[in-house]
Amino acid sequence: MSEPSPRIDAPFPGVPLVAPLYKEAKRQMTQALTRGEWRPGDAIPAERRLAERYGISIGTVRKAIDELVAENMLIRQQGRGTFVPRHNRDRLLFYFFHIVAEDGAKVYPVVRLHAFAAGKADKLAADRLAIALGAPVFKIRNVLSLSDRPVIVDDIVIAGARFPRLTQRMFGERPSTIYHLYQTGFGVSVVRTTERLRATVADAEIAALLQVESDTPLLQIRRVALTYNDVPVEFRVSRVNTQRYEYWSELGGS
Amino acid sequence: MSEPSPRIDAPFPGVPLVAPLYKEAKRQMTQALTRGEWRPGDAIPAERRLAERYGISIGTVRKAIDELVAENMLIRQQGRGTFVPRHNRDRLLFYFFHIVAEDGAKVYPVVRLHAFAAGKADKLAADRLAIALGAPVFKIRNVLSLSDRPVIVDDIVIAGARFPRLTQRMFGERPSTIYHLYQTGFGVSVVRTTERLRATVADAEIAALLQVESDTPLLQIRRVALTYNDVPVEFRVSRVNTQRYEYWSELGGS
DNA sequence: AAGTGGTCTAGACCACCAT
DNA sequence: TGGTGGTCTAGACCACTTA
Repeated sequence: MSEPSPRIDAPFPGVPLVAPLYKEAKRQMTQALTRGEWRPGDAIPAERRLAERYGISIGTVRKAIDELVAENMLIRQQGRGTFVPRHNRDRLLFYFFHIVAEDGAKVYPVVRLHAFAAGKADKLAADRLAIALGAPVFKIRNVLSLSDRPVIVDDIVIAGARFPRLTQRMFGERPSTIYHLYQTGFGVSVVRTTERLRATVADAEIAALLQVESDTPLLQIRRVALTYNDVPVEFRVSRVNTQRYEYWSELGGS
Repeated sequence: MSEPSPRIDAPFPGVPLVAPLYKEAKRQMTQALTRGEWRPGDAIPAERRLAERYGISIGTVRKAIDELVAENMLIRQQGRGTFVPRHNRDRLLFYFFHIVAEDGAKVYPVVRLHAFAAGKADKLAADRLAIALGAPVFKIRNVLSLSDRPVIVDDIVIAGARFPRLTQRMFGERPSTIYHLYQTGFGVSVVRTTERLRATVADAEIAALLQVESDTPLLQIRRVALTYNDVPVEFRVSRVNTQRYEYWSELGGS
């Protein structure tokens, strides 16, 4: 590599653990993404060029890219190139939207901005976003409709420091998804989420928004969205009316 | 390969689409697993030997194994070999048990068999198990406790044809998990699951088992467990008291 | 036709594990 | 010490896309 091979802390002295070249290449490529050298929608340099740049063989470059592709940080397209993914509706639906109809069909949600406010981080949000308690945040409430029926209420919290000068107006101009807005407006690319689910009941406010009776059981989803290097950028509480729709999960395997 | 390279149906005549050698190797290795040539706990032949057997280079064998490992059908151990996974408690907890405490900690569930009966497949189970309506099935109800409190009620349906001569006694002898019983008793290895979640409320019967009041909101999980080649082998409805525990999901990324 | 990623080879050498 | 998987090379050739 162009830089000297880094040594991982050896569990015992005298054990010269050297990071594999492909791991180091992967680290450098992740950095190129993080610092914006390669931007969403761009093709990254061809594999042969990366092999030259890093002074390694093409097979080793491919192994690094393989892992980045598996982690959804790059997209390969044969004959065209390798690209930095851009957040659009299809990507959202495929990777980040887990609600499906009873027959398994995925439907594009129609999003309506219901509330937007600046505020301070409470304990839970500060914890999940790894920011200080009371730090400035934006709070957004969206109501999502599926097939013209309100089904989901999203309460989103994001750090003010990461989204400077965010205004309510930007949501109206938004062409597709909020993750697209994060990416194009603030250079924040969501690459992964973790979610925790539990059953709750609708309070009066949520019930009204979802047009159900109070005490209707709802699925509550608490999501943390992460960007490169597992840095949290969004905390979201969703409440889903699972009368006609369900949460889909495919785990413990491929 | 030892067999002629298979041709995938060409979308248009004159387009000679040949399956890559590593895909064909992967198919043959999956077959070796399916028909029991390689059995749980066994090491499969060394990569160099597989390369000879299939008449391909070692790098191509490795690519096939890479994919099987990514799909949890094999486990690599450097210096020792590549193994067919055996279902034990740790594997269950890591891959197939998605309930965690509020602090994220995983706890081994203590399983108590509550009911066992032979019966006929209803519409839903027949559909999910891809068997005929009314086909013979076994129905099992388990109550799972976490830290000495009942938290989950599992209603399991499996096809009688696939688990011949299953008896209630076998559950008492069971050393670890029901997937271990499937594997050691009937040669059925669960490799993957798909789950659909929704919010429900406890009926009187479930409420009693979970020691909660009726109408307590519960998380309902409908799981289909699959073996090799995505063949369904178990349909399970879980009802989870999410007062102290949550469902954990990590999707849309690595 | 030129450029891209995808497949495949035939090695070499290393790290790790069991004996 | 011998066998295993893990890394890495320097190519060749193929499939696909774009111009």
